[in-house]
Amino acid sequence: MVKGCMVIKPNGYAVWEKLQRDLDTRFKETGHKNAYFPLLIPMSFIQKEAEHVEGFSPELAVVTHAGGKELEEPYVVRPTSETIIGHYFSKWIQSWRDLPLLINQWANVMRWELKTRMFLRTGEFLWQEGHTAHSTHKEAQEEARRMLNIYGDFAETTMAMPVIKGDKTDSERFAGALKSMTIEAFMQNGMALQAGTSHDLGQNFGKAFDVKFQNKDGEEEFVWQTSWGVSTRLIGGLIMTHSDDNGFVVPPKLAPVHVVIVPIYRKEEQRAQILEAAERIQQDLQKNRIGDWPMVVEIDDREGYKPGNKFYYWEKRGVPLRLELGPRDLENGQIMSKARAGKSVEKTAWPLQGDEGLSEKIMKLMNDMQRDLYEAALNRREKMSMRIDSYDEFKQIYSKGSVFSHVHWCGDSACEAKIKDETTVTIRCIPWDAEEEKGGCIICGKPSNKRVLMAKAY
RNA sequence: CGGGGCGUAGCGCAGUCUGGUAGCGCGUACGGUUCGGGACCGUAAGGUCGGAGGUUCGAAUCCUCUCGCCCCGACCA
Repeated sequence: MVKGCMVIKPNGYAVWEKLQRDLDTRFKETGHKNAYFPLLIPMSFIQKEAEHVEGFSPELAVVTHAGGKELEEPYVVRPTSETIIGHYFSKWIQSWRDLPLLINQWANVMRWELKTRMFLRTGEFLWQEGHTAHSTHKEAQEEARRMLNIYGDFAETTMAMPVIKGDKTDSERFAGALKSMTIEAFMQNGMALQAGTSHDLGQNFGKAFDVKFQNKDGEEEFVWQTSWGVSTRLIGGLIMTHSDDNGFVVPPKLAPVHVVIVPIYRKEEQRAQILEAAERIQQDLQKNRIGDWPMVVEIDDREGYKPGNKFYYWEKRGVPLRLELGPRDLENGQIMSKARAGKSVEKTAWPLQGDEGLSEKIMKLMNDMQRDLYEAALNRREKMSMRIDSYDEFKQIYSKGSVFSHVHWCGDSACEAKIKDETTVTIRCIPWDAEEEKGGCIICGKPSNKRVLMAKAY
């Protein structure tokens, strides 16, 4: 097994498929079309944009031999596709009528990392990269901002993961971009996770790859481009946002399995009776839909395991709701329900017949859980967020771990670097919703008119 | 690449100092009894002790070399 590569087993991959479908729908709703570009990129392409090469060369995997011979020109395994897409855009675009060109690609990429971490930083990962070309800078800027907003909305409504939207500082900018924007998520240990980025590429790649169009006045101009991406890192974010001591917690909108029914019985005739009832409930519930997907209901009829063992098994996997069905329940016309997370986690008896059917109850519970998970995550973040105005206090707090801090910063990258060197804490973003406030840089004291978000980051 | 640690059953480990039949827990398979918060009994399968060389009557254990992995210090979604 190559270091940094990962296998995503079915349960995890099912989560990825749901993330993917949801995002893909959002991209298509905003006019983007999917396409696919090659895995291998000629080295010379990467070298065309100066800052891009410099940024990526330390983490490139390069193919030097193929077909039993050394290649004349090495190929890099794509770390991202701006260059090869720039190459094709220059062939596809001639006129302002060809713009905007709105392309997305679902692909794997490889970045040779020194330190890897499951889902959060892997050598190979799956992602989506949007690449667009526009006739004006303003339009490209709007596009980049629109896509970051889509990421933000997606993270909060589908993943139940609160994020802070903002601009990256120059030192954290994507190699080759004019400006990078980010959604920063809060992990339960106080660290930040860059969960998605969107870049205003300006004309940098247009110039490097000669992507020109003729405008309405008949003049040639370079296109204005954007790129934006989220990756399987989101699964890591999901895990580190919602999991608890009992294991994984999956928001209903992303759950591969929504409900598990654990049958409880002693005698053989009870078993038959209970499984029959469980199957009826299963069929009934599976008529529901959660988001774009049918509700998935599993019956755990494995023999040789006691119910308690099954409870722990499904909790570990994050299934939102467990239903227990035993002889006592059948007698009383009820079923026991136990939610995995949310405000109503107490085990409750639900009547099988009544004014409100089981389906309605469960759909309501799924909605509530989705909301509760978001609120709980937001509360955790708020509890570990603070304003800090003295560097001594800052160092003191971060010597013990990480929090989200809001501090004044003058905008000078030297002050930013000093903090990073001394504390490993970085500026995660300049939040869009930061309020105007007069203050002094935490390092040099020079004036600052708003606070930036700082944290240790994955 | 510098410092530290570890390679023994699918997983987690003991055994190494002081050489003498390769073990324990979990898991797995089969049979039985169980079943409302991690069941129990019985039986069984499963090992090039990371690799190579050496010392020895005898090496998981001692010596030499080697490979791999993990943690800590310099890059990044």
